[in-house]
Formats: sequence, structure tokens, C-alpha cells
Amino acid sequence: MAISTPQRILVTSALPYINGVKHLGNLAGSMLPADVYSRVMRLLGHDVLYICATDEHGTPAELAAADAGLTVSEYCDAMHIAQAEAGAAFKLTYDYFGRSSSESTQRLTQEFALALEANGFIEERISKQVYSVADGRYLPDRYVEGTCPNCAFEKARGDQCDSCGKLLDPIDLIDPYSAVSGSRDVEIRDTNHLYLKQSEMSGKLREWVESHRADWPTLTTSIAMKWLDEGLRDRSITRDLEWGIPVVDDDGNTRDGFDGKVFYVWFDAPIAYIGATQDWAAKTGGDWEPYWRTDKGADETRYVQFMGKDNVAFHTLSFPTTIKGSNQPWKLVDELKAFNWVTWYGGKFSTSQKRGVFMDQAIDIAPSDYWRWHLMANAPEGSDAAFTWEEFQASVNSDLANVLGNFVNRITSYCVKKFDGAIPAGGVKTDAEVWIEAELTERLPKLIAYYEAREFRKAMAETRAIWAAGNEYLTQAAPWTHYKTDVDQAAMGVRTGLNLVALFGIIAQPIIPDAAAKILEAMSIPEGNRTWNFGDAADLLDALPHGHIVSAPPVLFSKIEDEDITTWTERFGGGE
RNA sequence: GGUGGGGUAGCUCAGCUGGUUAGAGCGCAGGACUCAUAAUCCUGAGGUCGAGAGUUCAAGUCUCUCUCCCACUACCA
Repeated sequence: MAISTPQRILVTSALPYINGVKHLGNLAGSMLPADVYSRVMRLLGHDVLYICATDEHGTPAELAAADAGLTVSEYCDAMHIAQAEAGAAFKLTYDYFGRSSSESTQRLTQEFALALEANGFIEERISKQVYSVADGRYLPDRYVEGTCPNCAFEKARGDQCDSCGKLLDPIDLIDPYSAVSGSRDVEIRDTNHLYLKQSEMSGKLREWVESHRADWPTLTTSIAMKWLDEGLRDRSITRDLEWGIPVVDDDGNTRDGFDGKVFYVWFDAPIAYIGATQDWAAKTGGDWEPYWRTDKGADETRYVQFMGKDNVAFHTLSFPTTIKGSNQPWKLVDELKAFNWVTWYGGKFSTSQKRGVFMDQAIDIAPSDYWRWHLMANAPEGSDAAFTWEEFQASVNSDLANVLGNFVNRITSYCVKKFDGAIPAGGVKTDAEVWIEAELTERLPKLIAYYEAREFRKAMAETRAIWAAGNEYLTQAAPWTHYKTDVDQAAMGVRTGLNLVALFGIIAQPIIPDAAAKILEAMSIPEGNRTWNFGDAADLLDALPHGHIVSAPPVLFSKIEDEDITTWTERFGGGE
């Protein structure tokens, strides 16, 4: 159970988009697993930097700001704070939660574009785009609606008809109108944009993705290879918008013909990982280069990204094109963990239909530990995972309250009652102690291995199995039976049980930090003794000094009642 | 339409390069225990692995056809 060599690890989770507090699916598929992983790696002694940021550019941000009656800048300021608060409420331990609108990201984005152009990876082209005269803006395809030429559905979007499913071009729509204002005063205009020549990078990208077949999840490589197999096309990296990063020339002036244009949000968003790291360094006095510059030590850094499956193409193809095409020593991702979706009873989360729970609402109705445990134990790793209130109730009541909470309570309160809360000495090792030692010897390394492989469901199952083994141990050791005839032998069971409580708190930290802190507090474990520096199981089971005083913590997890489920189903929706 | 992922016990999901009676948790039934948040521990019942065909000594696992769900399909992010 020796600890691995300390390593510098950079962790990023996909940037949450600015237009509102995210729902549970976003949390479960990027921020939360990145947080759990970061916490585990820190506990294992690694040097971890966990970076995230709000993704603030693009059409939806402008429209949401207009709806709120704010300038885009004011709106983003407000929503950035709201998202930071939501993250804090879920105990996400970002080392820095930045913004893609920061100066550093702006500067980096412009520098990347200039380098790419100098290296021949950027080309200016003219395309046709729908312009809404009434709105005074160009409209992305899906913001144009009209009658579907295929099935005559009257509210078909410019990219796809929701009625017949056919892919469309906004130019094909009959009677097109702006989805923003409803105005029919729309026209097709020529507009010039910069294109990132991903096609020229496809050979290198394919080679790179192939080299990660063994260590990336199937989901990640299969999505990347799908795009490569279809033939990677060049992607436009600018948009006709006001809000965003201006396109400049070598002198820093607006590029000719790019007034009223900014970089496409997906071009600058991943660059914000770097920008936010620089902002972290500026704020803390840290050094960002060992994380990002391969000529400054980043070769020895392990870079791990977490994201939902919709982000994979951008992180395996576009952003790597930006990095590689710059011909500068930037760090590429080493390990990319992609998640499927959390669904709401098998369907989509929907704000308008009152289906689903958002982060701020979730915290209102249950402690963050409950959500963290449930979402990780049911992480959408192999396929989409359905969230249901019934499953949520079952995980919390069974895993947290009954298996862990009750274990802590039964042995600590017994110790307080019979041994005045002091870790008792005495007793001899029996089959029960041999059994639990063997369990830990087998399971703790497996637990760490699952975390290192970023197999979260399995890590949670292993955690639970370890907690459950504690209950089984107590049944075997039965100190309450021994107490009647042999107090020393009862002491053995109580002492071992209390050491298990401490261990269970230590392994619970990355998942349910609040409850873990309460447990470790009750056991009077100093902060410095809470790391995952596990020795022999026999030592772990007799680690607490004899005579050391512990207390019985208050109820760690109160149960979710059926009435709660009824109330929440009415408020947030549920099964049909 | 194309491509990718998925369809395994009532529910949520594991099952690596094909190999003994297909696993876990929840739920359910029976038993044990009484230290504990009516908690815990043990035992058990439950599956023709979406359908059909094929390859093989052997298929949940490989091939083909079909079917259902989800995602992506490049100007939503």
C-alpha cells in the first residue's frame, strides 16, 4: 500500500457555460468528478492544481443578458458569482475558478490566432449567414426558425427539424423568421471569417488519438475517431458578435474587415484553461509555466481533463489543433475522461417543463454530501444514467445513513457508554480481526487503483464495500457479547471498530467532505493525519493511541422520507 | 440519412483480449443479533444477457440482419 511517487497534476473540468446555474447533469459529468479526483490525488500526496472557469462568450450569453435587462458584461459578472457560489455550495475545491473573459485569456487567444496564421493554419473565407434586420444581428442556424421543407412543421430550427428530425440548412426554411424576436425581416448576407484548418492536422491528430486508445475511455476515442473518419473539416473560429474577444492584427489593432466580429466561443474557451492558470498564478504568486509549458517542466506534469461527451470533439480535435498548430511548447492533455449524460427519469432535463434539478435548488433540499455521493455512485460512465428520486433516496438512506452513519454511531456511542470514550487497550486477536485485516489489505489498494483509473462507480462501490465490512466485523467480533464475561476482549472489538471509524472517515473525504470532517473531528484526528498514506492493515487497525478520547458525533445523515420524495416530485417533476 | 454509445435480474448498473452453475447494490422473502439512525449480519428467490441467423469444441462476449433508446452530425455550447 505504498504511496506512488508524488507528481504534479493539472486537472481541468469543462467550463460551465455562463447562461445560468447548471443542472445536476453538468455537475455529475465534469465539475464533481474532477473535484473528487483532485481531492484523492491530493490525499495521495500529489501536487494538484484544479482549474475551472465560466465560459462567457457566444450568442446565448448576449441573449440571456438582454432578457435579464443587463449589459452582457453585467450579466456575466452576476452569473459568474452565482456559479462560483453554486460550486462552493457543492464543496468543489477549485484552486482557481476563472473566467474566459479575463484579459489573460483574451491575450492568449489573440496570440494563438496570430501564431496559427503565421504557420498557415488559419485562412480567411467568406460564408453565407442569416442576418436579422430587426434584431440587428447575425443569427446562428438554430436561432432561425421556419417551416420545414420536408414535413411542413412550422417551428423547424435552422439546423434541424424537431418534428421529422431532418437536418436542415437555414436557407432551406420556408418563411424563415428570427427565433430571437419573431421578425420575418431576415436576409442572407455574405460574411468573412477566419477558419482553422483542422483538415491539415488530421494525420497528426489521428496518430495522437490512436496513441491513447489504451488509456482513454472508449467513449473518448470513439468520438474523436468518428470525426476523423468522416474527414475533419476546417472550422470557422470567428463570429459576428459584439461580445467576445476582438480579432486583431500583429500590431494589436482590429484586423481589417473584422469590426463587429469576435472569436468563436469554442476557440477561446479551452484557451481559458491556460488563462485561468495564469490568473491563478497572478493571484497566488504561483508559477503557471510548469503546468503548461513543456520547456518549463510541463512534460513532467500529468494533465487530466473531465468533460461531458458533447465536449469531446473540441478537446480531442479543435483545441489540439490550436496547440499543435502554434508550434509552441504548449502542454497537451494526457488523460481525458468523458461522461455520458445524467437523464431525468430517462428523459431530458428541462427548465420549461419543470423537469430536473439545478445546483442551487438541489442544495436547498439536501446537503451537498448527499448529492456528491449519489451522483458519483451513479456516474454516467458506461452510458447515460437515469436520475430518479427513488434511487437518490435509496443511496442516501442505505449507503450513507445505514451503512456508514449507523456504523459510526453504533461503535462510538458504545465506546462512550462502556469505556468513557477512551480507546481501550487489551484483548487478543481473533478470526474477526484477521478477517478485517485481510479485507482492508485487499480493498484499499483496489480503491486507490479505481480512483487512479478514474472509474468512479467502481471506486464508490469499493468504498461502500469497505464501510459494509466494518459492520460485518462488528457482527463477528460482537464486543457487547464479550463485555459480559471478558471486558478486555470487548476492548479489542471496540478499539478495532473505532480505528475503522477513523479509516472510514479518511476514505470518505473526497466524496462526502462534510460528513468526513465530522467523523474525523469526533475521533480527534489531527489534520495532518488524514492523508491516504496507508500502511499495513494491522497498523491501521491499532493506529489511535490507547486512552485517546473520542466522542459520538451527532447523527451524520438524516434519512430521506417518502414524504420528501412526494414533495420533491411535485416541485421538480419525476416519473410520468 | 450518416456515425458513435447503449439495450444484462422488479429498479440502477458491472461483466477485460469468447471458456466452469451470468455478478453487485437497491427492492423482496426467511433467519440471526440487540451495540446502533426498526439499524446491522447471514441465507434465499428472481435473468431463454433486445430479436433472428451465423462462426466455434465453447458466444452476454466475435460476424451479419433487424429492432428500440440516447448523443453527435461541424454557426447552441
